[in-house]
Amino acid sequence: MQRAVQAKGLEQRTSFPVDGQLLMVLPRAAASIKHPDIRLPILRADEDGYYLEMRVEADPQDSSEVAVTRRVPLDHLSAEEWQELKTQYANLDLQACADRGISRGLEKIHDRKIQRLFMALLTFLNPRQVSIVLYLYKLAAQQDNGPLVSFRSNDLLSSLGYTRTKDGGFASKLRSQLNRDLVALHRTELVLAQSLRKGNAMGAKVMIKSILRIRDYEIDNVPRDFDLAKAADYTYELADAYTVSLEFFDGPGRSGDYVLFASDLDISQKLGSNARCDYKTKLLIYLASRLKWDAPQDGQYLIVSKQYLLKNLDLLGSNSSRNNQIFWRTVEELRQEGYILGAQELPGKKKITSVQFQLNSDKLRCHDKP
DNA sequence: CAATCTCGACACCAACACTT
DNA sequence: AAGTGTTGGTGTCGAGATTG
Repeated sequence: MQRAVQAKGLEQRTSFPVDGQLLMVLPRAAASIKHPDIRLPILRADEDGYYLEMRVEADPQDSSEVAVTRRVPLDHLSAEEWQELKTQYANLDLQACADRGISRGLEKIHDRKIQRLFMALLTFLNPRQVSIVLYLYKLAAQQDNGPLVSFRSNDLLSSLGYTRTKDGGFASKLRSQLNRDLVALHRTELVLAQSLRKGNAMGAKVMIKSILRIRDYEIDNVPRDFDLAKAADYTYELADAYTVSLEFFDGPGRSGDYVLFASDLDISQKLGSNARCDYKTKLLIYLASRLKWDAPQDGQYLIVSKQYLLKNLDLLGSNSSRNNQIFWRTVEELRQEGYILGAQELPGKKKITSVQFQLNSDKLRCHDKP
């Protein structure tokens, strides 16, 4: 009894749970514009309102490649605003987004709010945002207040590894980006099959959830006139503290559908690097996701086809040798951090090779069902 | 704040070696 | 001859820093 209590305490200090259902869908929900399963963003009006959405189609070859739609509800739009948005949408050059970068694809859109709206959808759940989400799950475990998490913006920016300015704060550009990330995680809804947890296609009840909802925010000292939405849409502001609720939330004492991550998780962003190129975070999340999907018997060896590894790491460039190089470099990074004990390529039929990972259960493990 | 600068990482391409 | 993997050069992108 005493020992069990101690063990639980230790477990909470050295690791934290992340909702299993969220992990199962996270790599798909984060698909980039180059992802082969993604559909182009569309504007849609139905009886519930207006939406900007992007769908990731299921890949029938593998059950883990589920369908998910991410969408931004566009509330309180007047008919004129809807028309204006449709006009601007026509200026969105999706081919250029895919071929020459998102900023090139957006350059014909001059309205800042609309530009940020498209940007938020196209870059949704990039590794930086995923890192923020992991940070919040870690805090949730520490604060032990259910899905509610309170944090100070500067602490988060600090954990993300950004350097402070002379006066001890952070550059307005970084602060602005954080508010936009938080609002994107709040606004963007994921539409997925409720049956995901069981991994079958029966009873296709639909679930609609944001990853988090912002419940409250605080401004230090001088009471400024801060508007969350306006800050995300137009300005360069960030509140000094937030309280959010994690909408996908499971952990000890609930149904037990979660994956434990080591608490020493490093979410610092590489200096000068494009956020979408953080392969280490992508691989870690994908391995956690596959751990949920495959539930390997020994809990340690995981075999994943190379094709799906490259796809889920967004290594979709035409230079296959280079993709390969980046992949193995990334495996080595996770090995050095202790997540992976070993990885080796298993030759398969024809060109279909797989990689067998030996994972370190001290750093990453599925919770055994009660 | 916004404009400008810096720099690492990338895509793309061409050239090349090696295999089948 | 066609396919596969490797290498290095070039231009571009985007993140973060700097500056006014």
